[in-house]
Amino acid sequence: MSVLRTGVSFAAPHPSSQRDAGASWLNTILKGDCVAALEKLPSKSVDLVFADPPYNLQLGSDLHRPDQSKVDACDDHWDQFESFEAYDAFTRAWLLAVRRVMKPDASLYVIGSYHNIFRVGAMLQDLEFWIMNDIVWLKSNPMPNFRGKRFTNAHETIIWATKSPQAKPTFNYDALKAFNDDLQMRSDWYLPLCTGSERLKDAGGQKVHPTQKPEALLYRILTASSNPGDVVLDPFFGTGTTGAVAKKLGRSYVGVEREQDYIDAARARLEAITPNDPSALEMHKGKRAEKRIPFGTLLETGLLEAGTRLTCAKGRHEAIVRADGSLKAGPHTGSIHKVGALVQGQDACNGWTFWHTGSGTKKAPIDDLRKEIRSRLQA
Amino acid sequence: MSVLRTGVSFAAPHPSSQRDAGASWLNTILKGDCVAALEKLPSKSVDLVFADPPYNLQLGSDLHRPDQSKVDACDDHWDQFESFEAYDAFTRAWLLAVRRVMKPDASLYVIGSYHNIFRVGAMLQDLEFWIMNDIVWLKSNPMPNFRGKRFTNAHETIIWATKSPQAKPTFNYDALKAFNDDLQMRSDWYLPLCTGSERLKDAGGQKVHPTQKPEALLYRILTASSNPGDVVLDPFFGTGTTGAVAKKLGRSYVGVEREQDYIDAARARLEAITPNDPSALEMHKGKRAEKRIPFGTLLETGLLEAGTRLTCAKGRHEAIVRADGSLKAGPHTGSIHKVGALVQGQDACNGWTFWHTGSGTKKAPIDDLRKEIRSRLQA
DNA sequence: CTCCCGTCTGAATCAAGCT
DNA sequence: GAGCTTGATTCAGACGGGA
Repeated sequence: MSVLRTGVSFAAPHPSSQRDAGASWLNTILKGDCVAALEKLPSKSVDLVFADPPYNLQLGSDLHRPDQSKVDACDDHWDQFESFEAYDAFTRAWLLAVRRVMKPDASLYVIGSYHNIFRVGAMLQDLEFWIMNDIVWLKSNPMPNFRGKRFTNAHETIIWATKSPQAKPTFNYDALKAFNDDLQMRSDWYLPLCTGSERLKDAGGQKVHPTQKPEALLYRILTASSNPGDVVLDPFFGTGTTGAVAKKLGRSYVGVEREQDYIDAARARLEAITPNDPSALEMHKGKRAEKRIPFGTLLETGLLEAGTRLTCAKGRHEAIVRADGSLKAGPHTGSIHKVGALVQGQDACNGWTFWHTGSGTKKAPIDDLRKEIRSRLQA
Repeated sequence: MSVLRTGVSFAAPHPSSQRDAGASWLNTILKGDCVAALEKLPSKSVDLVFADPPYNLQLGSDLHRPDQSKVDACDDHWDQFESFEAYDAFTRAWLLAVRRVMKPDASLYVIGSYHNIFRVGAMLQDLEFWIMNDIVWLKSNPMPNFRGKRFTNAHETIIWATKSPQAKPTFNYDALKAFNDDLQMRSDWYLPLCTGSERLKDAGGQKVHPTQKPEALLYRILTASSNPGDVVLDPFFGTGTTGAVAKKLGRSYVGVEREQDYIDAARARLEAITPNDPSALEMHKGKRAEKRIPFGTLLETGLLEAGTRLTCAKGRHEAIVRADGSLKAGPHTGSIHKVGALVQGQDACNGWTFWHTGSGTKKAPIDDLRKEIRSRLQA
């Protein structure tokens, strides 16, 4: 649930610190096992969860490139599970812990590969989460398949889910569409791996975390499913990519992490970040966010007069405006929407874009008159 | 196991008819339930399985496009299951039946969407299949999300598995690499839907099957994981796309299908096919080459920061970049293109060339930043 | 003949607010 | 909470007709 809906102010860079001044866990990293640490959070307290759980990679012997160099694979102890049953039990436990702290309309994003994502997805469904989308992160620069025995594993899968089918999660549709050059955002995201200066390295030049995610991935998830001031939880915080993007975008974060090395790296990273200016963080909203203007207002303000003849775009249908704000088209009377639907023999119709004033080249939808009213109201 | 390895000749268009002259089930469609029908096949008899099981879509009420036309959804009885438990039991049964008839080194490909693929994948692992890859079919022309409530569901997932980790499945690595302009074939395949003349229609012009797959998809799978003369099984044969591609490519097929209408359509389709039709050999060269870069990518990658001031070439108009990828110029907000049009009072505008960063002699169109991204993605 | 424009359609878990 | 009203919402590609 966004601050916009609850009516709480979000002028400050970190508005959540105002709203939840008493919540000491905000913008912190909790050290420990994810299930145990999450017990410290109140139930229904986070708006968005991003989880990058262990992938349960079942690597055999070492892998070498054609030039005999050894591939630095992810063979950390935290990625090892004895069996699918053990992995399922682990998955079930952290999903239930996360579920408790999610607000009713919160979103959960989980990323994984074919080693674990099917088990995670099935468990989500078993626990009665509701899947909204699966998203594929297409890697522009994946690791090639050196042995030529499989397809280059060039993607990972992200599942977007809510707590129930009834949830109304934040989805900044209009912002994403503007972001994507006025096309709907699709379920396939083409993004590079986390490399170069973004990749955290230790003093010896070794990568700090084997599977650090690119900030661009989190940027898109937070833009899609959160608003400024929201609380974002990452139960497998690692080196803090989720926190870094949350801070940049004016969201609050909570991280859970077991390894002290990762926590240290994440703290240093987070301290160095300057949040974006709040004015740049406003989300682009489409028509849905605009104030409703009743059709009758056009008559009251004199923009339209009773008795005016309206037509559809092609002139096939016409109707007369009546002083009470209703339309009459032959035997049909009612609202602009109802009469628009009736004359077309359809169930529904948006009267604002269906009905037009004027004729020939001067024909214009009555929605233009509504826009005129809106601009007057702003001034 | 391929004929190449077993040394069997494959000169004839239907070499399998020589090898298995006594196998009456080759190149036929078995009518009936998939589990029962597969009992008629000997164990360890097929080289490749492609399965397109019911997705268990769980659709609610009708869906209409913005123009009020009704979406012709897949609401057939065979796609309905009472519960996840029922779907799991169904999945387990057909997977076991398929497992029995697979040769030890055979490959299994299963396609699905987020509604079912996680359950299928988890069941595959539970039954000790070994996953080689998951592959995403990116649809060039998916159905949009009409209500603007989710990401456009623009892909389906295909799992490639073998019977065990020890299996040595056919994988025509070099053929695929040549096929893909000397690049390794990746796990993301960009292909159009099955439409136009390829889509089977009945006398009334209605689609015969609600979910007919494109031949290009099967073409790629058969090319990757089978050799001429191999036996390809499709336990959910539908209107016979698998059989059609198998016949064209000189493989033998076996199909199982319950619905007589689909069987009739598939028989007619298969009879009309001449093997080795080169027209089916063409691969769809997608937009991969000319990758579209959304404006928001500049923000995600940090090339442009939220709050940056953009101007037109002459400095007459200016706008502020917001973190969600939209612009704000006075009262106008929206995409770079929309806001560019609005400030000029025009209908359309190419925001990439209209908006500039910097000032004076350092002024440069944001298109330069896009070029920078493109060169990074290529590297 | 080509080009342009209108129409149709595809595996889809697709509304929100007020009375 | 049920019921009614308002009115927001689509991309690529195939195809057919007319200029």
